[in-house]
Amino acid sequence: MLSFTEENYLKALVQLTIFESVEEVGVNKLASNLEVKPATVSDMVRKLKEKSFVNYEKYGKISLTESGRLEGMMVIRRHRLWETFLYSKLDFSWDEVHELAEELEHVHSKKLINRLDEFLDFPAFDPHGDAIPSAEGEIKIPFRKTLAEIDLNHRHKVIAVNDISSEFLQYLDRIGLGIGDELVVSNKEEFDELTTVEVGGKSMVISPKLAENIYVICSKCNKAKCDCN
Amino acid sequence: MLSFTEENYLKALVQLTIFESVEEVGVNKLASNLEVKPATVSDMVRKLKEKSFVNYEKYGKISLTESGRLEGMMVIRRHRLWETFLYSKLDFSWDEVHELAEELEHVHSKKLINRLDEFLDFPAFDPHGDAIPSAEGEIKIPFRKTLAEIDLNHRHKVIAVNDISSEFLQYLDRIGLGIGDELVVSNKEEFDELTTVEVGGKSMVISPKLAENIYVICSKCNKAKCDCN
DNA sequence: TATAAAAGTTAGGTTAGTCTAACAAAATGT
DNA sequence: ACATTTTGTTAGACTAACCTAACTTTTATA
Repeated sequence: MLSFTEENYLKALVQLTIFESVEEVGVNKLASNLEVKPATVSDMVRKLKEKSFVNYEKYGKISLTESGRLEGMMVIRRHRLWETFLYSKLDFSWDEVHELAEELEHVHSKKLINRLDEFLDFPAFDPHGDAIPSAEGEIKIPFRKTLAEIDLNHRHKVIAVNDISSEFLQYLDRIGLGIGDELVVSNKEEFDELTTVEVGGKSMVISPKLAENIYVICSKCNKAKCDCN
Repeated sequence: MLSFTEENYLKALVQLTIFESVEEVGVNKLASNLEVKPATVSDMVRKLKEKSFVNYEKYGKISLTESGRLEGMMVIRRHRLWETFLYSKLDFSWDEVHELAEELEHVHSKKLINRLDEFLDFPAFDPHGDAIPSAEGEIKIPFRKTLAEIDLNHRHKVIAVNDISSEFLQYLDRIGLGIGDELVVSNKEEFDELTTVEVGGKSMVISPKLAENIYVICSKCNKAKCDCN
């Protein structure tokens, strides 16, 4: 059985490779993601290689094996299902669920997590709009665009956010933007890169930093790689 | 914040003292309860004393301080609420919930556990019939009698079991006895101590060992220390 | 292409929680 | 009341996960 720590390493590796569409990642990057020192990662990666969860050669890059990918995906599945539970059954807010799920995700029971999935009626997305991996470790990552990338006057829907820090989520709540909201970009200012969006009949101005952290899909096609324009 | 291990020590201490109505417990007994060696307990108890969770002097007995009692109770509260959740919301059976709750009980969030309590509609008892401590660490331990102790022809209700091993629970299921069942003892055989009980119109013979592990209360008074006979 | 910077490794140390083995204190039983 | 058994302690060692400091390899750049 994997330790708490090993699971966190595999989860981070899934996030840094699969979710970023890259094959491999370096020791330093993984270390800073996990908030430990590179020396610690060096050791741990050797251990994970012994257990066949990663491919690795000294001074090389780290990539996940199939079993490593699966284990990492399972942690993310558990995390996102618990988040959904906390949000939809226990009335926690959008920005509170992440921390709690960090603890709950380490409870190992396939049966528990599958029952939870059923209890929640097989949700496809968590409260942040991220897709929940299936029991087989499959995930449909929608090809997402950020609010910064989309065309003017084209209806889009907010489906996820990139930065899940609670300050960020609280900021979104404060300005009145949330998952599921429909919007159109009515103006993009060349000079200072400010984006004006119309949402729910109101107009708001959004900074480039914020726009880059909000994922949207085309409302018409229901995908990001939209072909309707 | 308490570690996983420290919490388990405090939980065990509550079980071995408060739930047994004794003041204090020895190192060996605690060690065997936790399935570690006495040497390990010796060390750990020193640490818990430093943190003011227990009273202890070298070669003496261990007792809980008020804060130790409270922390231990909170672990038990979490354990029993999670058991109730698994049983009543996720359809786990009586004998499966214990193990899973052993992991879930270590998720620390007062808010989570209070929300869960509310979601479950403030249950008073867990699926094994044990009382759930309040958020303040209070527990009403019903003065329970075992099936071995009650009078003939006096209606009682099964409220809890002492041995929560899954073999025991499965055995109960198999013979068709469960929490909440109403029964009367129709005969107690002096010679071999076999007890005959009538439950749901059927008659069954119960060994002394089994009878000692089943807690009942008087159906009429709704307490064990019943005054109606 | 030589060298500086960045990335990664190794050696040795720390802490929490466990162990075994040897010892010390307390309780028990003639 | 003394010997034996039970109970508890101490010392020394191990593992997992972390650290720092010093070193080595790779990469990038002048």
